[in-house]
Amino acid sequence: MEYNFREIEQKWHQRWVQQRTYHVEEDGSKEKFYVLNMFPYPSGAGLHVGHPLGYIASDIYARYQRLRGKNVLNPMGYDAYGLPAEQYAIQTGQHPAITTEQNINRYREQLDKIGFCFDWDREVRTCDPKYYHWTQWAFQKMFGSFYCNTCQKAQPIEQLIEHFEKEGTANLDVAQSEELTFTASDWAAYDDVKKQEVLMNYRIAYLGETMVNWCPKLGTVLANDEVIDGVSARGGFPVVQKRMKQWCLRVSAYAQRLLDGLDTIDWSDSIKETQRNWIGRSEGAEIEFKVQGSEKSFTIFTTRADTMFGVTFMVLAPESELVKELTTPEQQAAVDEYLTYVKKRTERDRISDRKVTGVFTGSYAINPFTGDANPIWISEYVLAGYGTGAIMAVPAHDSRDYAFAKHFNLPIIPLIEGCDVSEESFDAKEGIVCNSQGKDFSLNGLTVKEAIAATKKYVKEQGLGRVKVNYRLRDAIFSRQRYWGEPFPVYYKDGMPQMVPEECLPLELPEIDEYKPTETGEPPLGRAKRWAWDSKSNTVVDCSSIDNITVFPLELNTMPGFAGSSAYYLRYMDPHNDKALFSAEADNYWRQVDLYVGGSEHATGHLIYSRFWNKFLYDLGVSCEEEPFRKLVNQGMIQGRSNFVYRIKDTNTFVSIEKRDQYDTTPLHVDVNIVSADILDIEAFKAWRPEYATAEFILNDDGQYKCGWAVEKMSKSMFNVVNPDMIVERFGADTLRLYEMFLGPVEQAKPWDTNGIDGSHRFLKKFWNMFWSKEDFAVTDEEPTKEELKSLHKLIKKVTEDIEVFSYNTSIPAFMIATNELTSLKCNKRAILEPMVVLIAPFAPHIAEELWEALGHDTTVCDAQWPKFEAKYLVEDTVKMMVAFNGKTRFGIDFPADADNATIEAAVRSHEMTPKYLEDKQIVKVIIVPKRMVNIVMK
RNA sequence: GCUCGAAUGGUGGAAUUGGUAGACACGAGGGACUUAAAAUCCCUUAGCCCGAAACGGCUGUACGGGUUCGAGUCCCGUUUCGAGCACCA
Repeated sequence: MEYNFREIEQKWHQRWVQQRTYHVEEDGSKEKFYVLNMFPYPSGAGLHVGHPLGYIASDIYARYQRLRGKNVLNPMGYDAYGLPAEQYAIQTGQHPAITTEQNINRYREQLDKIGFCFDWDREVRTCDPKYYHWTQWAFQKMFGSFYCNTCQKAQPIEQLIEHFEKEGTANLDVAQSEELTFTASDWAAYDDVKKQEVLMNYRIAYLGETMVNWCPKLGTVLANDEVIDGVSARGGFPVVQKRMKQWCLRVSAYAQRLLDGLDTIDWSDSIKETQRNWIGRSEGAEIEFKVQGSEKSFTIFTTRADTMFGVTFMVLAPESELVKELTTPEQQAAVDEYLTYVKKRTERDRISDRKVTGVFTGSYAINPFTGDANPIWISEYVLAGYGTGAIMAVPAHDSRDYAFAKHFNLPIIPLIEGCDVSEESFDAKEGIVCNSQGKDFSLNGLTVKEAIAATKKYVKEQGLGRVKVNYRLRDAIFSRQRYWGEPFPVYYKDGMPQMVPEECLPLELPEIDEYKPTETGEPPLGRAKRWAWDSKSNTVVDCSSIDNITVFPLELNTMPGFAGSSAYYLRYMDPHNDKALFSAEADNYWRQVDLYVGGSEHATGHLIYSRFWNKFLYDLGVSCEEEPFRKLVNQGMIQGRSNFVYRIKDTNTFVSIEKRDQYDTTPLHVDVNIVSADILDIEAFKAWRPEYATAEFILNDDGQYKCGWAVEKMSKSMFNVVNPDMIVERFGADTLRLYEMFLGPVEQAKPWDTNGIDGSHRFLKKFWNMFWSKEDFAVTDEEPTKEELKSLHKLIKKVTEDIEVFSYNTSIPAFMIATNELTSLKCNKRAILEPMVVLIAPFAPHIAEELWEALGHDTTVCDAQWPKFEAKYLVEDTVKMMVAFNGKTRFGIDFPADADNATIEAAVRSHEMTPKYLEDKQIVKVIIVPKRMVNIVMK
């Protein structure tokens, strides 16, 4: 019988659905394993061959773990909120829910063809109210919490109120937006609104007036990770800084734990490094500088406390509050002019031209180490959001300060012995310190490292400041001015946000008639007619009934994309629970994701936010693991392989690549789907576009049209998108799966090249033919030979080890080799072939099922047992070893596998290739290097 | 600029983690079967040299050094490419 993949794949797909083969329940008698893919945003373009790469890799792992007897959770769902559906809605008026639903159905259809072992009973969609109920719930919990630095944990806000009632802000060490100071009696005297305002300073989800990335073109704010090079990540539109009141999440409170947690998880170095960079921890000191001739003082942050003697001026960020206080009347006009200039500059301007700009405030600051007065400047190179928004400038040892000093002609004092600062600053933290002699304190002669430590100690002892750790990680802006997102369960009373009662969740997204912002510039939800909260009846009511007594306006912003994706992996554990995000039992069983597979583009977004979110739930005692993803594998992008035709300029004649140089041609992208092995299907080409219907061709000498090619991003506009459906149609899902894995290491980016797929398909046919001879199922119960067993056990060993380390691209050759060996041995014995079916089941599940059934099993191959290899079959009778004399001459001798040194030495001596002179010399030692080599060292 | 990672035939990529470099596949070339095509199968395929032949020799893993009996693998330096951060003090 021939290998009819279409029939086989259809049959088994149906059977898996009917028998609910991949349905999974908690089962205390079995060890669990949780495999997860980053759930997709269902875009209108459907899947291309790059998308399933990670899904296939994790599917293989999931199936393997199941065959090892584990209870495997491998769910799938959709990140259903997103900008494309909303923009489509703005253009066409079609509700984004409809667009999203259509796209989901298309995705599902495509996914189903590839034979994944997803438990679809656990599917989640972020736009489903039953799902976002728990997104809203978590938000409310964050609103009701603050972060205690002493216990390094989120705590209920009530505890903070209690503290305020007892002692105000005394003895308080908590995460906060700005440092407030008040007493217990102050607190008691505050009215309700004031108290709410104060608490907002501490909540983990808080309404904060901060500088945000505003994208006018998209009409919304963006998080830091959504802005790349000063433009929006989606669309590439300019982004400006704007002060706005927005919901924020106090992610920064978790900076240290997010950093420390990286050491406990099994992620790639590169992604850990990316996260470390993003968190940006730097240890330094805050040092106080007094303003000359005034009671005022301010604090700067530095990591180079050792350079205190090299300070020649101070710089404030233009947005700093100190600017107002420190500007002298004489300088007022100049400062105002400068501030106007800075305001006009966008984020992008700042990045693209790094001009040295600044203005003198007129004030001077006293260096606490030297007593010198240093002029205080303002410059945009100092950032308001980092440290204290003020720096001490050490031009000799900081390139930015150096550029500033040169430009404005300020003094430069070198502090490292032998360093040359005539052309550029000496930034390296190395060398011996000099020129650093104070009244009662000297750093001269110390190394930079020693000097930093000594200065910190001195600063602390003298009360000049304190040792401080700063992080680059900022709080996440959590509001979006969009329609297609989770609504906030928040209404406003006296301008202060109030939470919709927990038992009233979910608060469902209202219908609106248009999806644009309102004429007055409010977010789209401003158009909703029914979008007010009646706090008496606890229901959503008509906006027209808003009064000041019981009915209040609801929040018009919605949550950003990362809200729904931050805890979805937890929801899969218990997706239908309507009492809680998940039950404690489900969480205790599944705990955390054991293997998470997805793209590295989420390194500073989703993978930070969900770690934060999970840690918060952990603090609450809701989640039992602090880190959500134990092991992370980043699959590489599959790039497209574009094809080109060459049109002779100003004609409709196309010339084949070999003859292209004889003409003046323009390369044009051509649809890769009408090109096969770089040979153009001319008829299909003529039919492709009307303008090519009359095209003429100059062919190769062999009468074919050969196209050029290049590796580019897979995209519609390059006509290089390869659709998995087409591959499945032509070769079958099993071939696609095998080929995608064979293409190269999962983690690596690589171009898609359909040309090589025949090899994988041929292998499956060969595999099939081991079982079938013409029309007969030819498997016998004969005893296998040693050679056959060796072939099998080599394969078991290799495949098992490869899967464990996720290196499938090398186990597929192992299958090919074993199949070739066994075919040439004409082996059709059950004892060999049956385990091989199990081994291949994770990779090519359909063919495995079909053969498993043909072998007479009435259960699916998914419930088989993973074969174990036995070392005895792998031991060679003889081992070929290379013999070297003092590392020079070499030849090979076959030794018995268990030969000892004496035997080997004797064999070497008596060997005909052993040099004659050896007999006169004494062998000092015989080194046997594992498996490979005998090394003779002589006197 | 800082931090991390990579570099192996015409191509994708192997190499038991320091032990015969180039597995396996694609592509290419040759052959068998066939009227022909498709399908299938076999041989060659890093470069160079010697030879009637060989399981013969030399060179070779971006470049230059080093450690080692032995280096694609470890160390130092250089070049190129990729990724992340970037006026973060």
